[in-house]
Amino acid sequence: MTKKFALIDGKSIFYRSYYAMPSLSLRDGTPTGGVYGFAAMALELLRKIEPDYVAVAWDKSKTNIRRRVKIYPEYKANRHPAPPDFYAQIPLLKNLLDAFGWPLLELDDYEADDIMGTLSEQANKQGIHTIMISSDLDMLQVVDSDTELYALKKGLANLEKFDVAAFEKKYGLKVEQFLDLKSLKGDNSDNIPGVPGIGEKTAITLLQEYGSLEAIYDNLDKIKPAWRAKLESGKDSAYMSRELARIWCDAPLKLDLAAVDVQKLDVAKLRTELEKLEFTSLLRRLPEYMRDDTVTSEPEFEDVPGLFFTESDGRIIVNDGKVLAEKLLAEDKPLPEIKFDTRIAGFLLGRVEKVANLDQLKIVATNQAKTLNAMPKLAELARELDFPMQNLLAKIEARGVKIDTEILASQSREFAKKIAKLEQTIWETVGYEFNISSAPQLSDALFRELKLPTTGIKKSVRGYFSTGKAELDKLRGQHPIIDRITEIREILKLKNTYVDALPNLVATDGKLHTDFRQDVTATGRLSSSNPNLQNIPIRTELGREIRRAFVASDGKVLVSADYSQFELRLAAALSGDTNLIEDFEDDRVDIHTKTAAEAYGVAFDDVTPEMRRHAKIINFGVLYGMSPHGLAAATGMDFKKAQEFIARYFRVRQPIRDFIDATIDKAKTEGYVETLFGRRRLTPDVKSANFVIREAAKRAAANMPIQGTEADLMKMAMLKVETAFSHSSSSTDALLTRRMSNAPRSATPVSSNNDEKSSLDEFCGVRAEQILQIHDSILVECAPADARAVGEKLKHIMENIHPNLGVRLKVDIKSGKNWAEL
DNA sequence: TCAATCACG
DNA sequence: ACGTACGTGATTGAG
Repeated sequence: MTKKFALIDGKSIFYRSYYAMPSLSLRDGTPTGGVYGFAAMALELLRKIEPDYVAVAWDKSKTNIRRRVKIYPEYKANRHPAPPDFYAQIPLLKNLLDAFGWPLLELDDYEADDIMGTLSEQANKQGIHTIMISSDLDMLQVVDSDTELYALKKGLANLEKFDVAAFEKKYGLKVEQFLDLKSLKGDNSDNIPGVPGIGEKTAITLLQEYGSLEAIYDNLDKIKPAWRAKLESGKDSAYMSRELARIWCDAPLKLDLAAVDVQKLDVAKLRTELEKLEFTSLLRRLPEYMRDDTVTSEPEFEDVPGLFFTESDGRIIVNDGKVLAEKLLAEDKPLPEIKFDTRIAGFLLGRVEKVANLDQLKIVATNQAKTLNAMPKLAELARELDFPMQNLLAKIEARGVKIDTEILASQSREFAKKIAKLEQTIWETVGYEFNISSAPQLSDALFRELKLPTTGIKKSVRGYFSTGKAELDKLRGQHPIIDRITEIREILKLKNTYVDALPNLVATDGKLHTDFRQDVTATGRLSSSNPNLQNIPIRTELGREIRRAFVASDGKVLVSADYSQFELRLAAALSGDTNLIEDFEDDRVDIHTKTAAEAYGVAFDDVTPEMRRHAKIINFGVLYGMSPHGLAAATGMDFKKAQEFIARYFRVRQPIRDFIDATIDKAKTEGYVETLFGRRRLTPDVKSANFVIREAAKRAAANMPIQGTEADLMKMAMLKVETAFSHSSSSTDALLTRRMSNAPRSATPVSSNNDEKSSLDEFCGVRAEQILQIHDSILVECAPADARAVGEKLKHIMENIHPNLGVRLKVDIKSGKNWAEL
């Protein structure tokens, strides 16, 4: 077997990793993004190429280019220095290479390219095959039958052989002509001048015609005058450029095979290094032979949720109070007030704290409390909202939602029939049977077998044409199979994700008990899982049917309370858009029609359905930083129209534009953004060198204060609702129940232990239990006779949850026997 | 384990 | 020069 020698262009790979990775960092703030990308590439290299030898070539700083500078003093003169956090990572990279046992080769006067070329030549002479890994095309100069070039494809951990055939097809040139191409067209990044006035197009045409730089100059008389003149005056520059760009394979180096042997790899050392760098995902991805199961490097217990201690004054400090509350509820014991929750506090502070025992709990709590108090608002938010929510969430989860499994079973049978029928039709149309759920198989069926047009269709990362909904929409009308696929997709999704999955999670009490968590989302919203009850279908008719299976407990009804246009109202309030705030004053006015009238400059009554549709899309889109491209895709307008419409919209909503800009500004200068109540989101990526990451981070930053303030207000509402509708002592409950059964009306006054002002409303001791929260709505259960009173009280509490908000809030109430009726 | 897809606010 | 809306979670196929 021919041995393989992998030669890595260290700085070029590291540079690319640095710009491609989001700004990872250690807990102490040391940046690690570039090192992470390099490590991911290194593991992929070992897995995919299985080299026998590895070395890393590195450009020695300062002195390394003297030889080329002698030829051309301006060589690389226009390089921008890399940012400081790039250099900060280099020592970490060197440690990592040491752990791999891969030597770092650097040399005065020679660049990494030269080192690679030299070693490659020496290796080839010994019958060793060379694989060069670089993101720099310059290495093409030394590619031949014994020497390959690999580059990083999308995703960094994805090494791909540079496709020489593709290069030759694209340029119509042989790789051997690469150097001459560069000497003609130059290279701006290295400040190689080439022939002034000759660009890539011309250079290619000339090389295709004459073959080489020499041949071009031998045949100047045959070349058209415009080019000839430039070539003549740029002749010296062309030949000089070639020497600048040429890789010198004469570096004073001797290949030492023992020093580059991969057998030197010390697995334990590498694991330790990766742990030190906190690259846990990479540790999990280590190749089989590097796994050392006999040695577990991680301690068994790093975090104990529910761990608590009681201070002398009876208050409780806990690590994840929800776990403790669940235990107590199961034992039918009262829940204590939680004074401090280290898990929640850590999350609010943007940290991950490990709490393994009581001593650590005390230390962590003390430190966190100190930090929180230094951000006054955040401490209050923790104390008033997130800590108290832990007990409430435990209660809500314990109550659960009743499910009628009979309904789901019958829906499952119905859906199965429809799926079988559609599947048959699709197979017949395509001409063979295949798995419609497999994206690549479906892509083959559509674009290879049926030959549907692929223009404008996106490709998946794996290289086939995407079959996602957005792409199928573009094909609608082209072929009847598209509608059949859309249909079967919907039914498959509903059946697999809900109809068939939910019954398996129903507990012995006939109810679903979801897991609500406060330490998952970046904005402060709750997350729901096992099952996720925040994404039960509603948008399509068929999907909505699933909600019929969500029923009220025996003898109860469901009442829902939904905030109307919550986020848009908050955007109005946070930005101080008095115009929009006024529009929301009168809740009979349709906000989308109003927006359309203002943006299009027409009378309210002259708004067409089309105009309203556009306004509705932009009203939602603006909260997420929608681009003209996005608006065009969503509305069907062309790009220019979309651009104009956005401009017109922001002329009417200037305060919102200003608010977004100010928020992004804050993200840049402060490093975080926050909600009205001080909940924070850290925003390191708004300074990313990577365009895609940076722009996405800006949109996320602009959205957070709105989505997060919504989350804050919802938590306030839930806590208040709980107090208003619950009566803590069970004797009161029993008393109330007896009175209720005697009196059909719910007006029986009972004492209430909540801290509300004693308005008549609060004395209407109706009972209700919250069972779900879905971001802008609350679902409760109550006695049928109380439904109206419960609804009114919910509406009152929620609409007045924060009277100084600056905008009117509106809550819609509905009730019914099952969730579909609401 | 990851990518693709799609359910919700 | 790049890709195109924010925030989630579940299921499936594929390597």
